[in-house]
Amino acid sequence: MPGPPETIRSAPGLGGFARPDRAFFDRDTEQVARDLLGLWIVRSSPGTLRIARIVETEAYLGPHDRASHSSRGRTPRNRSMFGPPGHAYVYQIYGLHFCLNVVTEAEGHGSAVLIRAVEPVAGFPGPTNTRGPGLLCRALSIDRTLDGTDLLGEELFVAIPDNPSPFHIVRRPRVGVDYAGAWARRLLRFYIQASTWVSRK
DNA sequence: TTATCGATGGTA
DNA sequence: ACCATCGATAAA
Repeated sequence: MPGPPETIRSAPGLGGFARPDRAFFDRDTEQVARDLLGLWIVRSSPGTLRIARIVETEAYLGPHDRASHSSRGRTPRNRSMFGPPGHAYVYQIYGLHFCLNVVTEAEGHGSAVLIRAVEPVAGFPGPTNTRGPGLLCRALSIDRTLDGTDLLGEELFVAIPDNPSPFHIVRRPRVGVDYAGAWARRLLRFYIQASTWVSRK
């Protein structure tokens, strides 16, 4: 079956892109976190199309990972983290900011990749700070209404640019999870070494 | 440069 | 009482 006729397949002036399939997300979470680097996150809403390049991610492995929201069990807030892969888990933090995750592995697993920073590519009205999980959600108009959204859909989706530039990946401990004991020291944060759009180096 | 703190509100 | 943040301010 072909996709719906309104499916977005290219970005004017930027060349084309492909779409990952469901299986891309139904893989080892650490691997997905690495493979998301350099890909695009695309936000399309009536009258606007914003494109940003993913430059920083963190892997949250599942209920056994003490830093992961899923380690506290299923709740109304985190239910989409236990949902099918390739969907969004969006939560609010400190009452002020939203954070975007990409759900990974099989339904029920409770793992996801946090998108921590992106580089504006197209469609932003002016200079926009997208260095940080809360800031990028603000820049892309992402809030809890997008929780559970299929990232293979049209509103918010992942794209694979046709001509990606090469990069080196840096591994670091995750940010803001000191409470997680030994899990806080695991190298589950990934970013593009040369990028100036990383939240902190 | 690092350290600290207030904003702000859902969640458990 | 926390908290996968951010921006401002102060100290050094």
